Amino acid sequence: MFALVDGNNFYVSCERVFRPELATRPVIVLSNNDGCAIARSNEAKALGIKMGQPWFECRDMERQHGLIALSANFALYGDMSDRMMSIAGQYAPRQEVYSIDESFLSFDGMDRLYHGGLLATGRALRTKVLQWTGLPTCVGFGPTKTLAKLANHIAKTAERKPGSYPVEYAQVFCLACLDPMQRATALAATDVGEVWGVGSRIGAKLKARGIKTAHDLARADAKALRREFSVQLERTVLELQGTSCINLEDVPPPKQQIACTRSFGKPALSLTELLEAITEFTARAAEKLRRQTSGASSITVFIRTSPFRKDDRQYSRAVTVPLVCPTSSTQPLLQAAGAGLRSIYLEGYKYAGAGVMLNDLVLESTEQLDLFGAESATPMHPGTQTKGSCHSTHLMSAIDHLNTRYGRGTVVLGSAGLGGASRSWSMKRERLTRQYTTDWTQIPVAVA
DNA sequence: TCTGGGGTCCTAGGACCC
DNA sequence: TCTGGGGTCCTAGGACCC
Repeated sequence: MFALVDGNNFYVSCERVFRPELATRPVIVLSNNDGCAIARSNEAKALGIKMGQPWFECRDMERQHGLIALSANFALYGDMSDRMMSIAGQYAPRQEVYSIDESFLSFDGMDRLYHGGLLATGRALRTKVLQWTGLPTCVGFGPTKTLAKLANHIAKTAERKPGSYPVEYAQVFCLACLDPMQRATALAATDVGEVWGVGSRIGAKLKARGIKTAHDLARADAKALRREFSVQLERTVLELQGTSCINLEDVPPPKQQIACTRSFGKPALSLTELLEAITEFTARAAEKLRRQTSGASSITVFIRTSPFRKDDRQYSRAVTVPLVCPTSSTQPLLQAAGAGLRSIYLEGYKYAGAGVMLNDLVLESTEQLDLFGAESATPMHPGTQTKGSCHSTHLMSAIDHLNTRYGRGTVVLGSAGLGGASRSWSMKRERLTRQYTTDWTQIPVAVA
């Protein structure tokens, strides 16, 4: 038996914990450059604001409907998430943290033990998370991860849209606890597009074939759908039928790729501006890389104009630069990224976004850590997986430590040819200043 | 004119998730 | 004026090999 615990409107709920006066207002949280809505309160959803909707499109609702738009504070959300996860994790032997606001719990072999008590367990969990963190959650139980997700969806929807499902399904709901008739009714009331693994494209194709609800999909021929679509959809059907195909991953596998990319608040024209952005992205990505003690074998840099500005000349290009040997050190990554950027940069375009990706990650074994900063790396021989750290891990861990303690950007490495320039490329702070006029203590302070 | 069959590796692109 | 930022897996097709 699985449970899925999910924070309701997570980013908005985090903000409301510290600003209770927003409790009944329509609230959205905006992406990096206040570009679009990435979280919406129920009231904002009721106004018709869509996920990912550009801010300029819903801006007039500030006046008309008292909509509150907040700039995202990801450090806060990460912290709240940690607290929520650790409380939820106390209710089951195993937990998989699936995203910032969701975790799967596994009640392996406890099906009989818990059958009557599942709902009680879910309610206790929900109450404790609410009491200790202030975050509202919904809990869904099912014999597979896909069914637990579906149960969670029903729990959320039953609460938010009265009449969509029986009221007693709200907040904490167990698909496994229903009789077959009730279960069929619940699945038949659920759009096929709500099933985990069915997105908009496949959802539309399924509907064209008469598979319109979760119930239809559960009764479909898994093998036929595999031929027509993919093995993934076959797995989804089997999971809906109660056959577990997707395991709980309680130890997250190391990332295969680490990216740091952004859209710009204002278009960037010059190579210098792009270098500043790429330098920051590379430093951030390298930090993530060191956190999972991996090294990257190559780095990809991309720059692009805005696909939304049809009148502008479009340009989008990426380049992948191999590293001499896998490394997690910022300096060689910066050099490679800078060289890559110079090779693809063309003058005369309005660049709207850029990013770096670290590829072909290899795990760094501790014995090979180069603690004294000497360039004593063992060279990477073709065909072998041995690797060494090319640059000073000592220096890098010192920088990471300072940045963790005193705030991001306290210590930065200059990129090749930039002479350590570190003016922020982001326009965010100016906009924050405008948004938080009511409470100046809320304005994040940039560390020099 | 006619032009095997099977295997691997790599990459690009599509689909999905939050 | 202004349009997120991460990730995953799978598949198809090309290159190459014997």
